[in-house]
Amino acid sequence: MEKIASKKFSAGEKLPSENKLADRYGVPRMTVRAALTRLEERGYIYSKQGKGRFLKEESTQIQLHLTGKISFTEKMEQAGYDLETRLISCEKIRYDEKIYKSLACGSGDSVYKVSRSRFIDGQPMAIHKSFVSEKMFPEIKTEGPDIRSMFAYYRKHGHTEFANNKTLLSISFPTSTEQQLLQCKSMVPLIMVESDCIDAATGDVLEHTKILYRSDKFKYDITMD
Amino acid sequence: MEKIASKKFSAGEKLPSENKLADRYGVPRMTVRAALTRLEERGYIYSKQGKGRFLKEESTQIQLHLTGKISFTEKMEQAGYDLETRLISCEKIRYDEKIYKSLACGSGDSVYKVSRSRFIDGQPMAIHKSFVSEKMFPEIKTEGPDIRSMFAYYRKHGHTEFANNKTLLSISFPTSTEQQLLQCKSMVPLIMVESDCIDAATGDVLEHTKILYRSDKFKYDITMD
DNA sequence: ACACAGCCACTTGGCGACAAGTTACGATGA
DNA sequence: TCATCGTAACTTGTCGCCAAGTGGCTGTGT
Repeated sequence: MEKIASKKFSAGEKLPSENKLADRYGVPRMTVRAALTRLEERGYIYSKQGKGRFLKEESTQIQLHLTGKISFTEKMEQAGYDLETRLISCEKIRYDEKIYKSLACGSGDSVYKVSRSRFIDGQPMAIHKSFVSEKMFPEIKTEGPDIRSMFAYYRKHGHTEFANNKTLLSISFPTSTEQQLLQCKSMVPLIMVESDCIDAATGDVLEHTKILYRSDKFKYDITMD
Repeated sequence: MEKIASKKFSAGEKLPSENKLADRYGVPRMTVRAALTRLEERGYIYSKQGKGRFLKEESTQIQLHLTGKISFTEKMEQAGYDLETRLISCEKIRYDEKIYKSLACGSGDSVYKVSRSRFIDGQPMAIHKSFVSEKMFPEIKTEGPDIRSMFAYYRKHGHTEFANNKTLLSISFPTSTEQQLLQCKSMVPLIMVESDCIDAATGDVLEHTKILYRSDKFKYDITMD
């Protein structure tokens, strides 16, 4: 059943119809439909009623070095990609134990989420969420919507050297809003990288970040040296 | 539609029936079925005809530090997990450009794949594939099936200090055989970590490894320091 | 000979009815 | 009173028909 997937229809377009595949492999059409639906949800094909199913052109994966020494912006520009960042929102979040603990905040403090999406060559590739406490940056509520680069914002407030502490990587699937933002289907896994950015000089936690990468667009270099 | 997922039925058992959910949310049964099927393929629920759908008990994620300094075996035993390794196969592979290049082999050389599965507390968690050239280890064909630990095997052949070069991380979905080996459903993403293990003293490439982790069972610590 | 319109064969999308499996409850008989 | 069998009311699984959309082919009129 799933063998249909890898059967080198590597051409850019056109698939046999559901009935053809059903006859060819001797399985009911529903089975073929289910398999094709899975392929569509993973983003490999798309379908048009009345016309047929077509393979999407394969997108090349961008190799990304997962180190916190330089910002995402600098990484991509060093690699020669056309990067664009758009602000999605800047709003106060509800209490979240893990985030508040990372930022050394109590339940009485306010924490703001600055969300932005990263576009490479016009395609959305990642969502970057920065959690910042009002305690550390009192003007975040008003300044947040104008932030272009978090690192630049921190430098403006007197922080010069940055470091990352514990960095965790896990896999999730996109919510419906994340599907819209990343223009991907529901079964495209996302790689979530969670980390705290600290001021290397004082040790203060500046932000807690959650970055969601489209797993089909990136390959991660996690070389340890 | 997908909101059904997170709707805190966090109890260990029992979901409303398809018809109930369809009436409740005012959508056709097929839509509910599609959503539930996705949940089943992701491994969150299971269904029994005539009985109903049930939530699986949530499995805790194991935190794994992705450094190549110590072996997977040592990592897990240090963390206090009951680890068991079973050999799956040891066989010669067809020519693969990337693997052969990593091992500094030409198309005339033979390369063997040593596959083993890792069990933690009796549950399969990862598949470990080691690619070894006959050029480097002439006895691999006969000794391969008896290997318990690759590192121990390399030490036996005079290699004492190990290092990793470029380590790449990417996401894939399990093939049908991988689904069987890992006892997981088709939509559970796998994390593939690819790396070369080299002799730190001589610089020789000992093996090229591909490790497939169940992404729902692990959380990865990729802290850089 | 050419243009246009309608029909038909093909595609995917969707819905409804029925099949299969399980459980609970009640009727019936000893 | 208790056991057993049958039926009915659920559950999920499956199949097939029909609707909707597209494109090509053919017939007909100018």
